[in-house]
Amino acid sequence: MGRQPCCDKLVVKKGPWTAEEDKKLISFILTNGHCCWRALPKLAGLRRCGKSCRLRWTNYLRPDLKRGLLSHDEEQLVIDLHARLGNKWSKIASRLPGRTDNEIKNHWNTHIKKKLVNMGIDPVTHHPLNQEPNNTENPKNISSTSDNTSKEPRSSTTTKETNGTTTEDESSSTVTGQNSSTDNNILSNIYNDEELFSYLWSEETTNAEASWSDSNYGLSGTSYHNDNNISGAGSDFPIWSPEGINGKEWTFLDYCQDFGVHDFGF
DNA sequence: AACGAGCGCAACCGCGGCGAG
DNA sequence: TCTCGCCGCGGTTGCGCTCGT
Repeated sequence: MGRQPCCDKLVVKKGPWTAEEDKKLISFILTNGHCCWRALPKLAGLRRCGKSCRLRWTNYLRPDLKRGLLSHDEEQLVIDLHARLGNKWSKIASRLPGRTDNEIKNHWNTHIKKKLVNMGIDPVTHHPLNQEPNNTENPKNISSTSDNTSKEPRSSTTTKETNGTTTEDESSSTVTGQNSSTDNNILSNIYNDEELFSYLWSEETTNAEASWSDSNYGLSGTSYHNDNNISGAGSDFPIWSPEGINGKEWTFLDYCQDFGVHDFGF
């Protein structure tokens, strides 16, 4: 007996989401939470597959998402985590608050991969491309700060831009202490191998996860601060839909205003 | 100015894990 | 213990934008 399709493929809409659909989804989730993705589209009045709704929400609509390119430090962390975890994008993403697995995966495939290859590093094994993996060493060795005895280029040094745009020398300190943001405090801590491993495998959720595990999705102030100001919009709110809606830059606040701030708990 | 190639990102697809019954 | 169904993950696709010619 075959498994039932998750949705009626003849009825559900596919393709890019419209602003109207976004509004419905956000409004519903902020009001009711997402108890069951399968049932959500019907309840929210959407002609979408529940899976599609979940994807749209987690990858794009969640207000705690950072928008824009990954910072240099985030990129470093992604490389380091990838060396240890492989293509476990969700696990990697869980260590970068405000970033999604899809976003990290895309960034890896489009930017970091090429960068590593240009540096002569195999993006899969994190070994030099012209050098066979000489033993069954733990991939930890590749990027760990404490393993400086290794003669191999460490992955943490590989993201140094060859085009000269990034000149900081990370040969020994990687990202430690380069700025005072909270993220970097975390980074500097976890670049110690022991701490990193306990950090990686700890059961505790990240701030982001904790923020949005609550079905009510209360909008705490700190959840919306865009510390890195990556968006460049000059707002404390993350970019809401930078390119998605008629090419207009919308902040989350704009969006809230558009269909009722009270809906968002302001 | 027009066109084509390349790139980046949002979205889809299919599978595996896991919990409930 | 087994089956069923939902959720989440990783891989892939396709569209729109940008840049070079």
